[in-house]
Amino acid sequence: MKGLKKTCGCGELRAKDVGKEVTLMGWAHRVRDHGGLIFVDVRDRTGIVQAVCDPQKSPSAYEVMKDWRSEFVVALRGKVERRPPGTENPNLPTGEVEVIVEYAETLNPSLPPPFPIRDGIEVEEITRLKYRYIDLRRPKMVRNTYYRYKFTKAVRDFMEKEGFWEIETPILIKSTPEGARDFLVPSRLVPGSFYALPQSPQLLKQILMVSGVERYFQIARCFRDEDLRADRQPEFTQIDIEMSFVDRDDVMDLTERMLRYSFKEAFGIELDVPFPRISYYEAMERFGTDKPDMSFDMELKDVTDILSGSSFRVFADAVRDGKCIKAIKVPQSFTITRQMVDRLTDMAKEEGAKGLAVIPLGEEKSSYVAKFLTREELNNLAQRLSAERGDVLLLVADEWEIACSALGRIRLFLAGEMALRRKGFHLLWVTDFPLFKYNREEKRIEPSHHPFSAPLDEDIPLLDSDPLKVRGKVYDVILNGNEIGGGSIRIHNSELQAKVFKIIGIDEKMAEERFGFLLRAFQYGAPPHGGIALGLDRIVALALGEESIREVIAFPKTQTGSCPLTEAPSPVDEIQLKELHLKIE
RNA sequence: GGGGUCGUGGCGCAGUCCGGCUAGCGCGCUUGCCUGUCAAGCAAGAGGCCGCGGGUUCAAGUCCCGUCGACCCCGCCA
Repeated sequence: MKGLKKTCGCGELRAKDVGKEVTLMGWAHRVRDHGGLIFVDVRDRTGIVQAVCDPQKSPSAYEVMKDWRSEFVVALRGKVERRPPGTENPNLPTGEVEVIVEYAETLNPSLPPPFPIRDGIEVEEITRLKYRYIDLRRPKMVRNTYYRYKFTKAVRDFMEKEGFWEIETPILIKSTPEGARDFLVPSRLVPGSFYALPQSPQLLKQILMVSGVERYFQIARCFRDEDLRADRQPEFTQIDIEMSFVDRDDVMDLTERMLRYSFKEAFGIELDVPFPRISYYEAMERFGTDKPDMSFDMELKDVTDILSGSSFRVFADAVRDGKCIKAIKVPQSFTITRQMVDRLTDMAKEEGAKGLAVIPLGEEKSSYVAKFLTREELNNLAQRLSAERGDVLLLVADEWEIACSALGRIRLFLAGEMALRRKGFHLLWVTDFPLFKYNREEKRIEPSHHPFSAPLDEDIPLLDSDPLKVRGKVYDVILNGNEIGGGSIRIHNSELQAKVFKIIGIDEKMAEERFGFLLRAFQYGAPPHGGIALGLDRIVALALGEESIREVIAFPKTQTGSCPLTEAPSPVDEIQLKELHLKIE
């Protein structure tokens, strides 16, 4: 490319550029050779523009261009001209103009691409990942890559303005057995010892608070060795934030403004702030989940009181055993078939419910359940759910959490079936999570968030009497039913921390082994602090309307954690293992 | 660890239920023709371990067993 300099992006040319002499460099997107006249769509990350070569006017350029094939890397110089009337292409942003080629050069040939570089094609994901460099040339992937960068940049700009410092924390850290499974890295210098890759910079950012940083953030890579999903990769990126001398409202307010700014800046999307805030209890009561999808209604109602004296055994027994009865209404516009009832019942059972009661209002005789209910009970139910003749009520009688989540699951499913979801970005905070949960299998109390989250002040007395009732200064931020972030105010008082450790079965010795460095730090003047971590991949995927975070990660891994492009993971040399003092079974 | 869907030229698919001649279609690819196309057109052509291994059978893309891989989900993800 002797002396040639690219002067503009292919997709940038418009009618106003007519008359300009330009040099384009990019990929031959499509070549249409008419024997005497060649059209080449030249593509780069800005888009596509049509170049035309007339052999009569530029015979030497013609000789070069007639050999061009898909994805050849090309350079050409020429004049931007308005297309002849009737040949404009309204499907192309550059469709009013074309470049009349005067000089052409092949910078590099290319094999035919394994799949077309076009949106809307269906190619096996493994093929896309194996040839990810080809896949990333597709317009949608160019867009996703760009917007992810814009979003990250906006976050950094915002945090800078708010007085936060971006600080890197180590990737090789100490393994702590809580939470997810760690990725381990063997130490060569200390035989038999291992580093872990961070599941999040949690402990280090708290230590930065002790060190007086006051306002920290990081676009942090995190690692969890757990099974993958559409929204879960073994390595993913968090917007990690920690602040000193703040309470919950400060963190939530900061987060709202950060999201509002960055969504506007990167995606042009306006978010309304503040986001609604509801407690965990209210979320479960009304939506049957701790991450409610607020893009549609169909709320759960408690009907325990109405059916407490029911002659239907299941209901009566449930109430007698201190359980509760929840209900949702399915409007008559949606027909529930026998098959549908079976599917819904299976869902309820998967959430631990014994069954699902179906009451078609107006057709009580056909319902096994409704036959047992009095006119008054039916009327009260209809009133509580604002239901009319023709609507169908679905009820679950069980322990509070099971009844709620069973109907919560059904609510989500029906929203899909009935196409209830409204467009837009529906955000909310869920707060006041229980600080602990009971693990039935292991018969022990564990932290529901992490062991450093502080309890609500008014619940501190419950730590001794009824720890499972203690609520934490914990908050999750939810976008259209997806958890996109969560955080808490941390414990900065050693006595309180010791008490919490005790409840979750961590004695002094274990605490010292696992978190000794943090506890020691806390003895040297730890400020009150709290923070939040947001899932960058999920946020960008949701903002761009992608189903999977793999669509917004340049080089993601398959469901078995492998990379078809580089073929990681792979076996290593015997010598490498030996140096690391490892033997493979 | 479990459930579901899938695997056939480079890509996307049909054929598999109900075994039977030369495995078919669209796109792409190669060659030729073609001066206003933009999913260019026309003509000719090349290209297949039907994921892999084993079995049943006169005969397997098709039936059986095993195995590998992809995607979705449950478990798991403080």
